[in-house]
Amino acid sequence: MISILIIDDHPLVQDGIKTMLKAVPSVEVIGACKSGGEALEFLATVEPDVILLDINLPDMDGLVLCEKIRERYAKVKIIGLTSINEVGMITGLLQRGGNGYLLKNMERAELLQAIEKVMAGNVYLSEDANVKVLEQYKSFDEGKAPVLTRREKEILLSLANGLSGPVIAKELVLSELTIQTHRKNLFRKFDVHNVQSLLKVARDLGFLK
Amino acid sequence: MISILIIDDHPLVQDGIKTMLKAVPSVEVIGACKSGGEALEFLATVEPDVILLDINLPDMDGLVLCEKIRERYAKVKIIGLTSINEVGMITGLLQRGGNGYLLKNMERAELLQAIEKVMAGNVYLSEDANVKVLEQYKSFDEGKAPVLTRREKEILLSLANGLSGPVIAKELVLSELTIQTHRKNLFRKFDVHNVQSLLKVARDLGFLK
DNA sequence: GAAAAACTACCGGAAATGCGGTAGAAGGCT
DNA sequence: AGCCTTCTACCGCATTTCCGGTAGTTTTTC
Repeated sequence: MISILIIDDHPLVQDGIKTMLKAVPSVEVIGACKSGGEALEFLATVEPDVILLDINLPDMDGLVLCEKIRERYAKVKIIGLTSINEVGMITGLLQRGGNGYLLKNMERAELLQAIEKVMAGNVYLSEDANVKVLEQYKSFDEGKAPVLTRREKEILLSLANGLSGPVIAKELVLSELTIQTHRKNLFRKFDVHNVQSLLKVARDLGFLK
Repeated sequence: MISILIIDDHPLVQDGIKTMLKAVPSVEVIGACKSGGEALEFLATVEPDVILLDINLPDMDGLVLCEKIRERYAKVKIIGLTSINEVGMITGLLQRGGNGYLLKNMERAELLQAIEKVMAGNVYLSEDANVKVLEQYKSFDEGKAPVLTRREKEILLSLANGLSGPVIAKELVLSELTIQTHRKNLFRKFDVHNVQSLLKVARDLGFLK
């Protein structure tokens, strides 16, 4: 019996996966969490064989959560879940101990295949994801998605909404110099040299819209 | 008995919705289609009471499909579904005969409420969607889509690709001062005061990607 | 062929961004 | 307690953007 934990804040996705797996006798969904915090709590009591992990969680970066889980539970298999426009996250996930990757438009058969494959110790990448990973490597040097802090995400979003440094400083009640520092750090993490490029790359990697 | 048709290319979402509605005796899912073409075929044989329509379909623009369905079947209620909280989609859907709007991170209760509401002849908008609609109306009142010249479009695109003024000047073999003038004119036309805002507004109005 | 629009280029000055650092305080994790 | 990360804030300096004009030369349009 293979035990599964779902981590996804969409009830729709939770229900969908449960339904897909209900008819399979060798697989059992033992839990479903809506946030990273909830998931870590759950894992403290029961350790599943496979985790289906949504990359976009409300309280925590999915990549960070993956890293944390991998540190603490070496044996568990982690399969990332995401929609097509966030495929830039794939390399990031694999670098942080992910065992596979599924797009949310998957078929039931593909889900089962992925579970089988990671349980056998292999990495599973969905067809579509595979293609995109290659494109990604081609178009971006190293094409890896960095981990952003809470503040950095906040400021990235403000920049995407067209706000300038001084305006953001006023809104967040911070020194303009502080905003400049965060902006600089964002530049470094994304390897860009102006805000436009920052927004373009962040968008391409799935951090925006 | 209220009959439902699901139009969504994600099996996950189809299964999720079916599960959510399975326990409700007054509602029945009579079909699930993965594309616009399939949906139109289905509708030629059976007409449901409510259609749950994903805006992002593989073969057809969800808005166009909504329009088509509304033309042919005046009585059916159409509820839009989308994962991205995209500006423009909501008003676009309502203008094309949509009766409501749900985000895919909805709870079961919200889905039921939406179905009830549209069946009673009302429009249902999810909380989050509601806020966005208001924002939308505000920004539309202030500025409508301007007409751009060839050069302006070219430079807008370069800016969206992250290029700075001097770089664009070199690429187009023009004076940097000329680029500045075009950029200034773009600012005026879109009523913005920096490149980030320019790109955001241009994107929202459909000039980019 | 004339008028209108678009494209090009300039000036001067204020404001913001970008670049390379440093550094203390606060909070989390082990 | 000690380490690490994050958040905050600063300095100096160069570059770029932004704002308000003006203006000559094409190209398009009527």
